[in-house]
Amino acid sequence: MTAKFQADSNPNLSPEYRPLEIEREIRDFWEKNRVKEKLAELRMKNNVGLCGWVEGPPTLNGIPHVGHARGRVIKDLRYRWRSMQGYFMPFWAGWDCQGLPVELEVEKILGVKNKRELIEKVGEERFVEECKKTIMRYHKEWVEADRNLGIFMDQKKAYWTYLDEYIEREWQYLKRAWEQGLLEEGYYVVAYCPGCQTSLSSAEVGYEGSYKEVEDPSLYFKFKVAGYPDLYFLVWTTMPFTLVTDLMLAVHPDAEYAKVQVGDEKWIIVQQRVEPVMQELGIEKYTVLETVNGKGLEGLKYDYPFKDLIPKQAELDKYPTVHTVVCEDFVDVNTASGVVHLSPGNGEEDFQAAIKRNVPIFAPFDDDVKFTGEAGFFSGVFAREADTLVIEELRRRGLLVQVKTIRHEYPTCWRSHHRLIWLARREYFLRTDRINRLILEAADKVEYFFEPPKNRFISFLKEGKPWCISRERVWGAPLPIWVCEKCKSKTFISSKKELLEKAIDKPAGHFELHKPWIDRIQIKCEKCGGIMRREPFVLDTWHNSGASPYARFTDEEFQKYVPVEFLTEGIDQTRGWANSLLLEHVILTGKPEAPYKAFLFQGLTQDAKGRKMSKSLGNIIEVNKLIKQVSADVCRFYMLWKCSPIDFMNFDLNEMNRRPYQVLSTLYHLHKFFIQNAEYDNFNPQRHKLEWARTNGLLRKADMWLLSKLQKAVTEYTAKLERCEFNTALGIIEDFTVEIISRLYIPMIRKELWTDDPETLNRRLAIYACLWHVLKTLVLLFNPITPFLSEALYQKVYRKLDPSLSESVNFEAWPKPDEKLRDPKLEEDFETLFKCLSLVNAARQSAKIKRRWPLRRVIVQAPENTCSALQGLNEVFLELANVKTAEYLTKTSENVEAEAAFGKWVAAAEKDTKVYLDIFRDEKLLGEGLMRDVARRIQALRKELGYNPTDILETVHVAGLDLESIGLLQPHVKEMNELVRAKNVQLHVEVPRVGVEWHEYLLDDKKLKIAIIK
RNA sequence: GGGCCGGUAGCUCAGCUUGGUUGGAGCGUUCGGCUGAUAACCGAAAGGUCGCCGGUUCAAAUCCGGCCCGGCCCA
Repeated sequence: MTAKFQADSNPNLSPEYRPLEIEREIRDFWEKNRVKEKLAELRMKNNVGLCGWVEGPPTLNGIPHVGHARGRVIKDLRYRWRSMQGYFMPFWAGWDCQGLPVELEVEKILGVKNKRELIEKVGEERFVEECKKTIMRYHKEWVEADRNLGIFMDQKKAYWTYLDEYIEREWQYLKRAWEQGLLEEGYYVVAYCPGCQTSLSSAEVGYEGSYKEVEDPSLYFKFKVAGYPDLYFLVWTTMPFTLVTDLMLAVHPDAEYAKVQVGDEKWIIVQQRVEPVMQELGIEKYTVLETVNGKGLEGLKYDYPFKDLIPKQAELDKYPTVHTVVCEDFVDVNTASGVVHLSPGNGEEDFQAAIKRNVPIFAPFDDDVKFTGEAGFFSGVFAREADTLVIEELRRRGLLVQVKTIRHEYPTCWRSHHRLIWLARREYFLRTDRINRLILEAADKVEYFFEPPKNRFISFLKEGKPWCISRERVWGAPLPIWVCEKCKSKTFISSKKELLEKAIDKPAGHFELHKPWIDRIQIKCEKCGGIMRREPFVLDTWHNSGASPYARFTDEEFQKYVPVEFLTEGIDQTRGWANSLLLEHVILTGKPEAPYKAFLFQGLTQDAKGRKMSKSLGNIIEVNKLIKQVSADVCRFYMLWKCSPIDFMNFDLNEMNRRPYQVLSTLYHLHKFFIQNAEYDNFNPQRHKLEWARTNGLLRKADMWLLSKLQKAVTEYTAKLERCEFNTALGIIEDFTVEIISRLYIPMIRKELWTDDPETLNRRLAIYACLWHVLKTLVLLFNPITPFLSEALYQKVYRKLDPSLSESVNFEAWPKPDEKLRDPKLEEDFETLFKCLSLVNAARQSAKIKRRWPLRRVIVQAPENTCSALQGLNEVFLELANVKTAEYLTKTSENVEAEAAFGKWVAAAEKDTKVYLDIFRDEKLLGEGLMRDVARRIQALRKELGYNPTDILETVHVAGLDLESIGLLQPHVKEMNELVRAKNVQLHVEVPRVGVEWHEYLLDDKKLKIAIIK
């Protein structure tokens, strides 16, 4: 027998909770029995409804880490939970395959520095092949991670965003936009790296370490107001070259601006900055003449100084708004002069300000960021090198006020470390700004579960910017627009079939909807007969993944599942996938409708110290490495339990192995305890059902209490899952497992189980029926969280005892609360009982009387309702307090008070409740207490020697006792026999020869020797 | 620079919407006890200027204003 086979086939629970072993076994069990597939088939055929869902595809450019795991665990929770509720959910995988992140990863692997080098050295064709190889490599890692974590996602039905069929369906979104006039060519300001000759995504600009301290000129200059001989605006910049593309000045509409007399001139500066600016410029003599509101300056024309150098600027000057003052809220009145010059060709805010006013964009740059012929005098000069030229020209014209050097943080390219330049380039965009009202209406109807992420998402959407969807890259879905060389007319192609039909030369050999193949297709212009070539762009990868609701399904499935019921992704996806899904869906349908009814944004996951996980810090925890060492169940439980899903989570392995481990371990051992006893008594779950116990009057208060508590837990737990409050939901089943069952219920019934008396067999069977019901329900509640443990317990306890059960715990139905079993009054009474017991314990402690030692009496003095509650639970109270009788008084007993003063009683009190324990012990009580002390040591030895609790021992010898002790023990020997499951127990003063080893224990400072003969 | 989120015991977090006895839980620590399902458990103890300042109020962790620190997003 191989070790593996043993593990596979072990039908019993091992003595210790060994999660890694269980999980290995259950993974095999699921795979051998096709449980995942069967679950999907079952719910597809037989369901109470559909839960639409679409996978937010992970980008295959890296290895899954715990942050990814957190999201996948939440998704899997949702899937298993909804499945148990009877819904069918298309829990199908999906992979984001294209885009800059993948390209960069591949460039790194190929060892090329930038796009130009890539095209020259590698070529597009081979590059695309490398991209495909790379994503397949990472794909393996992700599938492995899902397997390790127990994610029941269907990998066979995965979608891939790079496949032709997917891209074709993605194009349908664009086609709708094209038809509605929402897809346009235009200029757009992007961060551009002159070294790599490509625009950078905003994410890249924000990359760690991309901000560097650099030196720039700090320049004050003036622009003369047209028509006034001596009136100037004072302006500050750190990028003098942008004066070449200057088109407007901006002031804050609500700020007060001062006209300041400086020498013979009057300067306009925001009032609050007059003093500091003058100080900075070293000007001591100046006078504020008057102030004017920012709005009052609007429309003022200024003399753009370089009209002679830049003919195009002279031309632009004729536009009404060009070279005038405009009002903008983004103007910062706390720095410099509070007057900002705007270069729509070189700044995003500037650009937006221009678009708003229909001011043309002036961006005379080539791919090297050198000025083109349109920039006249500056033609051929690299932008940043024009800085000194501009300063010189300002000086010559007497417009330079001051030039200094400033050190400040400035973004650089994270790869080549060139300083980035913002400039307007020809791009394609979706004019989502025109349908912003629909988008906001759609977003407003979505359930977000928590306010902060909702506000964040809505306020982002309110910005309502056009969406630039073109990228000058290679590995992406191509933009299907062809332009005629001759007449410049454009045509939109919406399928592969259409494209191949219209192609002038049919492609020979391999063809796919990617560069470079698609670029080789030329089309004849229908208008003028000229040749049409494709616009060389690929699409933003967010557009690619945002197309998934339509692109990953068939038309029929799309109708059925979209809008989907629920999605969840990281909070970073507000401006990512959540956004692109929404925009594309509104474009496609034309309706104010999101493709999701609910969206849970998760907080990101950080390391134990709260630092972002990053390669440079080396603190990334990879899922596959992690799950080799730690339990997937414990990990899943921990991730959901530690904090709210919207919180940032600091992932701490030590923390994970404390309480979360303990909770699962307790659940495991509860089952160990249950099955050990139940099997011993031949419990038959099909015959001894809860109903049987109930109708035969075999249930007692403790059982009724437990059942009542269970109903409450089921109700509250389900409600919290519904609200995505996973952490508090888990708090409920944690408490139910550890406190309610383990700490409170089990001690109440333990003694009843510890006997083989046939007279009380039915009572024991009733307890098993109760435990079966409660624990099995609990296992179902745990299943979406800890599927491995739940399945293991289901197989090795429930299915073992009742083979008629379903093949897998996943096929079971979600528990529903049974209101008949609720009894709030009983729950309250038990609360009272527990409080009182804790007082008894405290009293015992103060008198140094062990819990095991029985006492004669307890008196509780408390208000009426407390007393009646305890009275009703008298039996349980006596058992747990380990006293023979109890009295409940509503009034102070002077008698007892007096006796207590003499030390006959020991007391403990809290609020209005006081307990008195009679500490006098006669021989009988002393003997019983001692017997239990000794029995305890014998039990310890039994365990040490490896006997099962059910084994019957032949003889137990106890030696080292004095005669007095033996005398005390003698009357209780029979009881001790039962307690330690031995045929006889023999007591000795001296240590006789018995033929087996003696073991020594300390009992209250006395040496006790025990030997066991089996 | 702007927006959002957070700051409560050594650690992780509740409590704040709707102000009201001495501000909680779990973990950790110390002492004592218990334990034949448990890596558990029970009793007790130590441990807090509820980030800081001001305001409203009879009363503020809670409401309001300002500031400091940390994080995220945007510029």
